[in-house]
Amino acid sequence: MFSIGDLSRHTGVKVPTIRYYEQVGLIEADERTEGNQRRYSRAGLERLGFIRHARDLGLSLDAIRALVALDPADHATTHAIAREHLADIRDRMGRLARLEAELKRIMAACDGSHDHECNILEAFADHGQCAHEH
Amino acid sequence: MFSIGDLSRHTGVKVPTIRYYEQVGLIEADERTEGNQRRYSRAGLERLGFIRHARDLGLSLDAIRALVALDPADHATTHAIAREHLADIRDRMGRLARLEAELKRIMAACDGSHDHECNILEAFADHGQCAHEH
DNA sequence: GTAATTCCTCTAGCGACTAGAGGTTCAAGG
DNA sequence: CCTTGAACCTCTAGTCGCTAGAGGAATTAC
Repeated sequence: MFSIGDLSRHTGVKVPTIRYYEQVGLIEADERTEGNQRRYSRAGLERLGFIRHARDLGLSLDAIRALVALDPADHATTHAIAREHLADIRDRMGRLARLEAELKRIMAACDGSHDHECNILEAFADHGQCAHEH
Repeated sequence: MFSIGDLSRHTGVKVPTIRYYEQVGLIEADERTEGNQRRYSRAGLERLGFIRHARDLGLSLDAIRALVALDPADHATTHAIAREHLADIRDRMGRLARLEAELKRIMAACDGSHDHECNILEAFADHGQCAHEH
């Protein structure tokens, strides 16, 4: 049996976060001691490891909830969740790339001379110069 | 003079969001009508446009606050903020790229057959298989 | 003059935690 | 057995950037 601190050390998830996960119904302590402290089995430890890893991959707690509730033989749904997340990641990468391009353009707009207002500020304000749609 | 709705239509920032920006000290109405409704000048409209654009670029309200409080001649600080944000964007892109690579690896781990547990679930749980550091 | 629309303030909620107060239990050493 | 100190407990509130809704007042168009 592991204490909440043991779980934290093993998985790298902070103690208050573990309690938060319990609160939102992602994990449960297998037992409590006489004095009301949480005790976890190895399965509990592994479940938290799974959650940690999925979080690191950027999955929402909702998506993780769906994943842990899944029938392990349900390949279709598992794939669907993973595919959806992959699409989401690609979407975010695309948007970041556009942001990067525009920020570079904006920064190039300032020649660094000191006798006028900085074009960066102007460029930030000027929607019309902007290449991508808002 | 523009009403809050006019500002919203011109900038694409929703009305409650404009009020929120006022609450956190980013903008102010130039006047109020007899009946307590906000009225904005053209300068107010432009300020909101600036904020909108900066938000679209992913800057935090804190960063925007710093930007609008800036001396327009202060090129150094303006550049510093923009550079910092650019670095942040690149950092996020890098992390997303690693996530993408690992998700693809995980998805490849499942051959799609129906007579065992899905390797995707196992791969999610198995920290050891994971290429990048958590 | 009335009806539709817009506006007002205020409070509470979202996700995923984090921080702190104030108190209790556990494990180890003497 | 007893004390100490670390780890634990619950509870509340704060973070960011909004968004939603209640309940009511002002403005605008016809």
